[in-house]
Amino acid sequence: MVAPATVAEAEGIQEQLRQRLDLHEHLTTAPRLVAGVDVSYDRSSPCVTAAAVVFDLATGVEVESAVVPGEVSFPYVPGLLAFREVPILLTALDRLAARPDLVVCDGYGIAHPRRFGLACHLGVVAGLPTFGVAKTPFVAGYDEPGGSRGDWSPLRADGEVLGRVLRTQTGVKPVFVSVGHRTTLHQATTLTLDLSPRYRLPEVIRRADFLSREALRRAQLD
DNA sequence: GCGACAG
DNA sequence: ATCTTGTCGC
Repeated sequence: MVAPATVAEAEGIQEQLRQRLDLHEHLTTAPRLVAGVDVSYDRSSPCVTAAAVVFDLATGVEVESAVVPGEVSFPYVPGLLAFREVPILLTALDRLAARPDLVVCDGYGIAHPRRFGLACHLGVVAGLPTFGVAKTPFVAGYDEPGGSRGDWSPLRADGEVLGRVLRTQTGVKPVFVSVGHRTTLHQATTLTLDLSPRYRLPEVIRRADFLSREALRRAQLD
C-alpha cells in the first residue's frame, strides 16, 4: 500500500483503521517480550532510520533489535504523524526474530484529535498490543501531577479521560501516557513505570532512539 | 478569524 | 524530528 497523496485521503484511511481499534480486549497476562520503537530523521533529506528493540521483562535484559533505513513519504502534519512513521516501523518490527507481546511507542495513542494517534495506528496494522509515551503535551488538558515518581494526573479533553500525565522520576518532567491498541490505561501506566527505573523515558524507547540515531549518523557518511 | 500543534 | 555550548548538580 502506498502513502496517501493528500491530508484528506490520510484522514479517510485513519477513520477506516479506527474502526478496528480494540480498547476492550487487552493483555491478560504480564507481557514478557516488550518492544520499543523510534524513528530518526535527517535534517536535509527524506532519509530516516527506524529501530525496534526488545527487552525480556522477566530478566530485564535486551533480547534483540532491528534497525532499518528508509525514506519518509508523507509530510509532518499534526494528527497524522503515523503516516510518516508506521511504514518503516512495520518493517523494523518484521525484522525481529520474535513477535513481541507489546510495543511501546514514542508519541500518543488515543489522546489524539481524532482519538487515533501513532500507537493506535501501529497497534491496529501490526496486530499487536501498544500504548504511547509522549514527551510533550498535544491536545488534552491536565493539571500538574505530584512531584514524586509514580504520581499522575488525568489527561482530559471533551470531558473524557484520554490518558495520564505520569511522573516517572522524582523531580523530573512528567511524560504523557495513553492507550494504543488492546491495552488498558492501568497497564500502560504500570509498565511505563516498570520500564523507566532510572530515567524519564522507558528504557526500550531510549534504546530505540539511540540505535536509530546512530544508524542514521552512519548512513549519512556513505 | 487567529494561533497551536505528538515526532 | 533537527539545529546547538556551556553549565548546574548529583
